Amino acid sequence: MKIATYNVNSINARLDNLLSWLKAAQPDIVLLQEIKSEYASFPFFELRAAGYDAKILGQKSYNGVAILSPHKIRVVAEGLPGFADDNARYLEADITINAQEYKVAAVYAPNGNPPYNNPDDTEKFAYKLRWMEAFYTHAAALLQTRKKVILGGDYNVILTDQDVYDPELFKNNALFRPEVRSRFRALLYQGWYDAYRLLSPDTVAYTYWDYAGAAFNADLGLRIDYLLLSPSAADALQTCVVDKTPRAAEKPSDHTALVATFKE
DNA sequence: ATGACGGTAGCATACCGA
Repeated sequence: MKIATYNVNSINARLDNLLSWLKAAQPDIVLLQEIKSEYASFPFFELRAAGYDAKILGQKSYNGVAILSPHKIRVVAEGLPGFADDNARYLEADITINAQEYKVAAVYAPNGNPPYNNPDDTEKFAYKLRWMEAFYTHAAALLQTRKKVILGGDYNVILTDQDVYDPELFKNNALFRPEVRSRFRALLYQGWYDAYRLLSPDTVAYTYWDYAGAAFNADLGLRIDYLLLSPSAADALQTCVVDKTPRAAEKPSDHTALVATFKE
């Protein structure tokens, strides 16, 4: 079973890029973030033609998450349970592949930085922390199911100094602040496994590079996209790699795909 | 320290992002 998480930064702006990548990579499940599309403008037809069914939690202009698969997608949660949210950031589904059931979620955590025109505004950061608390609570309930659970997405968290090209530059950034890193670490202590780090403890690898300048070519990036695995999913993990193909292609997202495979 | 760059809404420029 092959699963990927990919922040596409608009599904419609990224459609050719995404379809090319799907054809080449042939994942069984794709967890998408920032589709920036509501239901009526989502490219269901084009994805169906490429062999993928889609379930979405859409929103106009901002945010939005989706799950793609050639297999039947049974949605079990639209939005983070127990957290009233104006933003479309969480979609959870059950998918059975070769008689093995997987519980998966597409996750788009808040950025948390203040607006450029109001650097003293702490509202977005407070919202990020509240969202992470609610995510922690729901994650605990998911672990109790003892199922193979894969929570993939853009968590907007730089976990360690190893996960950013210049830690000093980001020390006051909402993605790197101690409160945010400790809340993400709490998920690991709760019992979740960071699929990439599980198999590559010492490798520097990024999943996001700013559009500006030579960030991608100079590899000035951040690791902020993760596949979090429940213990039984971690047991079955075979590979986890950053696929830089879509980021290197024409008209890319600023993120790239993180891909994992599991034995059946 | 600042901005670059890109997407959406919608038609000039504001907002969002990480």
